[in-house]
Amino acid sequence: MNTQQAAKVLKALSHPNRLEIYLAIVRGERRDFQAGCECCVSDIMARLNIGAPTISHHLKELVNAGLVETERQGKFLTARPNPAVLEEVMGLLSAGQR
Amino acid sequence: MNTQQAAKVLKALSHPNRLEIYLAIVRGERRDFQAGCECCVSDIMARLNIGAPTISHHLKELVNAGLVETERQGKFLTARPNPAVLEEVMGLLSAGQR
DNA sequence: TGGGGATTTCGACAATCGTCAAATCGAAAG
DNA sequence: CTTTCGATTTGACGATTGTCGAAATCCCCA
Repeated sequence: MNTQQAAKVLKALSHPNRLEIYLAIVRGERRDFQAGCECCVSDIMARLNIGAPTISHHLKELVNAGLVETERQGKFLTARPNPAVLEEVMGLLSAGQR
Repeated sequence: MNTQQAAKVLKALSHPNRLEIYLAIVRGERRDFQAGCECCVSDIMARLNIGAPTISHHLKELVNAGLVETERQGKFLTARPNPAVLEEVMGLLSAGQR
């Protein structure tokens, strides 16, 4: 994990709405996969006050940074976090290691 | 630490050059405060390839986010990290807690 | 008190970003 | 097949950002 990659991950989390989306995904995961958890775009759209295209756009950035993975289930799109990427960034940040 | 504040901290670290500046400060701190450590603007300017005004601007954002504290020592400006802020953000991120 | 180096402020500019509306796609339901 | 519903793409627009050069400011030192 070099600085460029870390900056990319941090940038993906640097906008309030995008951070909220990420946290919604993390919390959705915590609830152990029940149907109706906040994993799909329409649920997130109901919580935040932004349109579906914007959420789709943000979600793509989170995926592109490696922070979350998505999976299509019929009409819906579910997302789950990928903790490994975040851990690497946090390691770089706290220790200043290369 | 709410989401807005966390996003502000993450935004401060979301640009490659600014992240590099922050890491230089963290690593400088590690070297136990020797004169000549990479704590002041001109040292950082030598390592990265950007002008002094830009570094000054970036540094102000890091201070504004609470990530570093600065202190004027004669002509120079020294900076040291404030680990508490980063820890709060990391807690919010990894646990998804509010 | 004046010179000079370090930092900051001020404008300016191109580039990027966040958001939306409209159109489109894809899958399920009728 | 047609409708419906969720998600995506496209294009556009205002707002923000990163960077620079020039000028100003700060502060040591002779």
